[in-house]
Amino acid sequence: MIIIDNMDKRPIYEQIVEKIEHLALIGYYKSGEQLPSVKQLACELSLNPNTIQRAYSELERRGTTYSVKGKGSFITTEPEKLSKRRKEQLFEQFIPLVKSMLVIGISKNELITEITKIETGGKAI
Amino acid sequence: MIIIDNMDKRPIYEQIVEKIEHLALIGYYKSGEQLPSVKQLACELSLNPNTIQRAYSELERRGTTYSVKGKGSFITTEPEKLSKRRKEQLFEQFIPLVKSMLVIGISKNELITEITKIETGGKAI
Amino acid sequence: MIIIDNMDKRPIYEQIVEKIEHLALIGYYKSGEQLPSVKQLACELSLNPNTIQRAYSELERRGTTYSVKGKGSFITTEPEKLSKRRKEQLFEQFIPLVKSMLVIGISKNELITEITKIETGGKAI
Amino acid sequence: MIIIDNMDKRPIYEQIVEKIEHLALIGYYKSGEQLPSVKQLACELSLNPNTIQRAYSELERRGTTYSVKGKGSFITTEPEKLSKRRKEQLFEQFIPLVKSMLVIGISKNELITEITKIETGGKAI
DNA sequence: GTGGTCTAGACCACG
DNA sequence: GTGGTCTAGACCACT
Repeated sequence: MIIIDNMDKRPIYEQIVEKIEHLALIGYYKSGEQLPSVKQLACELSLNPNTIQRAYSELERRGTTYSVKGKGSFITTEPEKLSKRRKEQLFEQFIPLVKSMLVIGISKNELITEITKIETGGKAI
Repeated sequence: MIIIDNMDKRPIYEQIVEKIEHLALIGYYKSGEQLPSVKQLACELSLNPNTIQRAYSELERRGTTYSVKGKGSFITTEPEKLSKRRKEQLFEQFIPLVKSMLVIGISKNELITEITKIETGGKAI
Repeated sequence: MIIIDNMDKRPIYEQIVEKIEHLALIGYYKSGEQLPSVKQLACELSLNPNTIQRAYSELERRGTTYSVKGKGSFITTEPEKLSKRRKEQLFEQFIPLVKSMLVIGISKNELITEITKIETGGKAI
Repeated sequence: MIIIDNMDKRPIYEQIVEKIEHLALIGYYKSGEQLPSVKQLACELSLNPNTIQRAYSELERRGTTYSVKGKGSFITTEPEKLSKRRKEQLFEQFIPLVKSMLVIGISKNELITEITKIETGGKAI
């Protein structure tokens, strides 16, 4: 389920973090579910375990997962935190973006019209 | 008019590119106007001329400016291209962002309400 | 009575040691009382017997319990040692902590006020 | 100024983080001051640059420092944040510690007496 | 077996 | 020169 895009200029570990957060958010990983082990995922993706480890550390730091030494890494059991944080993140992007659009002369009406036309079919971020 | 933010994680040359494009878009730099010389701007901003040179090269590559050997760099004389490209760029960010927001359960009405509240005072991108 | 917190970053055996010491201190386990067997506790907590064994060994090493071959582990019959040692431990933490707080400008009055407000309801250590 | 204690069971990078935060807090490092480079400090402490890098990343994540690629790492220019966070950290330790002491029968008066006796001369944390 | 830390050495983008 | 990422391989504590 996790695919690394070498064309993507972001670091690999960051791609992994985002992908796993996304999988947790859409319910592919259930609350409390165990993630693949560092070594296993490193093997699957042909990456160094350190790279996976870094991604997992970041996920834990963000509260997306928690890890237990000797047992493994698990999706947090407080999933409402995940979606709340995600929502804030998106608004943090949304508001300055809209401001930029207004500044260069795109009207609020034009934006609202655009929104009403959007269907959730295509590519999201 | 150009202020470098050291806290900004983006490279300095990229900040300069964006700032100059912005200044061109809002009409601070007129079509055909000459930019400050590499040396002068480097001096003003206390930066290495290499950094400015890189920004200017990038601006030329993007078509925002053109350079004349021995004379300097000038804002393009086809400014409508600038705003058209910028507008496209912003919509390319806007649409997938809105899709993401809809996917995680933010309603279109909530977005529209948010837009109507936005004033162009604060930080844009 | 013993609950393992997987979110707690400390090793499980250490959590068990601390919990049993606490239970002995507050009198839940009486002096000389037998602890549950390794197997039984491992079963109750769904843990590996090795983990329990390690906790019991540590408790014996600390003098909190003593073990009799073939019979089991028992709370020490010199309980006054327990509370004395615990008290010393806590003061060893308390005094440098207070010093740190004073150093960064928290006043003694502020600390005393804080103490008078504390109820023993919430989370202790 | 930074000394690694190999007896300390905490990871090296964490010792470095704490030491630098402390040095920033007591004013040894001024606001905006540049830290030694990753490689230089690694050399001075006879450690691998990765270990220092990890410490520096953590410091930046905590807001104690900010880093500029190609330039170096610098103490944050908003130092009031540092002491505010430090104060919170200390109270987070203080309150459960006091609760533990009350639980095992140490009285509030005894604690208050102890506090009034404390001078900031000795070892803090 | 698990996660976590560390070393050694490499490459990159940036200034 | 700087910080940042990545690989390779090692050791440790814990389960």
